[in-house]
Amino acid sequence: MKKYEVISSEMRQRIKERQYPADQPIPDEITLAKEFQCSRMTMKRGLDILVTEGLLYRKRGHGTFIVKSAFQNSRVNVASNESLGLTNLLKDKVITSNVITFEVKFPNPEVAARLAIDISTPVYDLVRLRLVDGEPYVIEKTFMPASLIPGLNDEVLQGSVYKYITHELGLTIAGSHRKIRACKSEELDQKHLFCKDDDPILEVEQVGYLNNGVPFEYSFSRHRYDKFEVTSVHLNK
Amino acid sequence: MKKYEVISSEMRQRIKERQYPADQPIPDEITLAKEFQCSRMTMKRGLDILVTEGLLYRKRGHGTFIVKSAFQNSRVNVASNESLGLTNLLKDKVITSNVITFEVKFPNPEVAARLAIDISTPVYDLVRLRLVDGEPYVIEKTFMPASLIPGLNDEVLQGSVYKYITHELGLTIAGSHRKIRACKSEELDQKHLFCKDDDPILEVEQVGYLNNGVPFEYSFSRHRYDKFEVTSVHLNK
DNA sequence: TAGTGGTCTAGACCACACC
DNA sequence: GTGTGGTCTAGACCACTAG
Repeated sequence: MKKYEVISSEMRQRIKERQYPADQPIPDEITLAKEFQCSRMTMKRGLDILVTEGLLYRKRGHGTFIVKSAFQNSRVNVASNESLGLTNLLKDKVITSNVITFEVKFPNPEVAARLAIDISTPVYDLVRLRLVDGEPYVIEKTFMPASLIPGLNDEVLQGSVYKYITHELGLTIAGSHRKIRACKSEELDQKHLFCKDDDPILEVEQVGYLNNGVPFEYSFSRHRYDKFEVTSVHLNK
Repeated sequence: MKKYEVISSEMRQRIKERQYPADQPIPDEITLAKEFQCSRMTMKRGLDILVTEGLLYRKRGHGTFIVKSAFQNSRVNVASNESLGLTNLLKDKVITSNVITFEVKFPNPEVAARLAIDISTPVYDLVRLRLVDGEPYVIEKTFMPASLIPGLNDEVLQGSVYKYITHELGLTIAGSHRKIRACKSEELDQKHLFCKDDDPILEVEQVGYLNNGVPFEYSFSRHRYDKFEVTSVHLNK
């Protein structure tokens, strides 16, 4: 484990356990660096992580302080909870999938553009209903370049495609661009999510990227409005 | 201007202008450090910014590469576009505000908890209709500790509260926690946003924090479903 | 003036990928 | 082995805050 990760973990633990008074600065970087037997740069890097997580803030010429109410609610580490894929989001629940459609076809120009491929490059066109503890949760419409994700089959689709991509194919997912919007429910939503005509839908449009910058999925996730919300942390600059 | 900012700006410009072949790694960090007459650490820090922006990616043992389709659409710098406040989001539009209600009152327990204050600490309770180029756009319900934002008046409310907080009060906004959801429209929405009974609403619940960790606003922004979507960039780890 | 965090340096060794 | 990025060091100077 990297030294700066050891430092951030240890310091996170100390803050959680109230080992530092909340109304005073924590020890300065040089003192902490001595204690952790590292350079000041490495100490700073460890603390940077906690600043990004919203646990600490710094005042130049003054010191480093614990954020008020850092642990008052359970929203700590929200940033790191923002993982890709439903399976990652709900680790203690049982996720199952009903495959509604699963085809290989040529993409339309819109899909091709999002995936940065030609319209003559075949894509998977996949619609799944995801259930959490047996309850309908979200409809996912997904397009993926077929050549990028070889061997996708029904067995994989019952489980986690992300796990297949990362564990079986050895690819690394870098991140995604998302658009979140509200829209009216359609017939497919009403049928599978058991929602009414006038129930809204929370739709997340997403392009997922591998760590080589190649888009690997273009998807629309349609959620019941009363069962889902997106949580995010925004930091200026 | 800091050296690593100069470096990231210059490199961003070069990538935009296609000065480096898209299918090859850019020069290695040591070479670039020599060219910019800086240490490798500083060079790396400058490039880190472009990696975060999604313009570059690195492969250990291989090199640093330009992300495919980094500039194919206009979604570059989305991360930095994610600014707080409507006025920042739409710089070339005319934003006006109709103040629907503006009171000072004691917060209910929920609001007090979000703002990390006592229920005996007065808050502004503010509802505004924001118009873009004269067209109804969003209803914002906002709670702010009155003592934190002194001098809030009708003139300020016509314009940008964020500008008032940062420019007039000299406070620094660090970031926010957001929840995004779809919900059904209410009477207030229908009246001011001119939406129908069965039109969905995109609601953004937000707690805004100053750079000292103090929450300064708790707000609900209710958007017409056909006029707004939230865009975000997610990076793993 | 003393103490803090912000930046920057000039090196070092390591992990990984390609040859 | 060679070259790349990832980490880490032991210092240095600067900017800001407080007494």
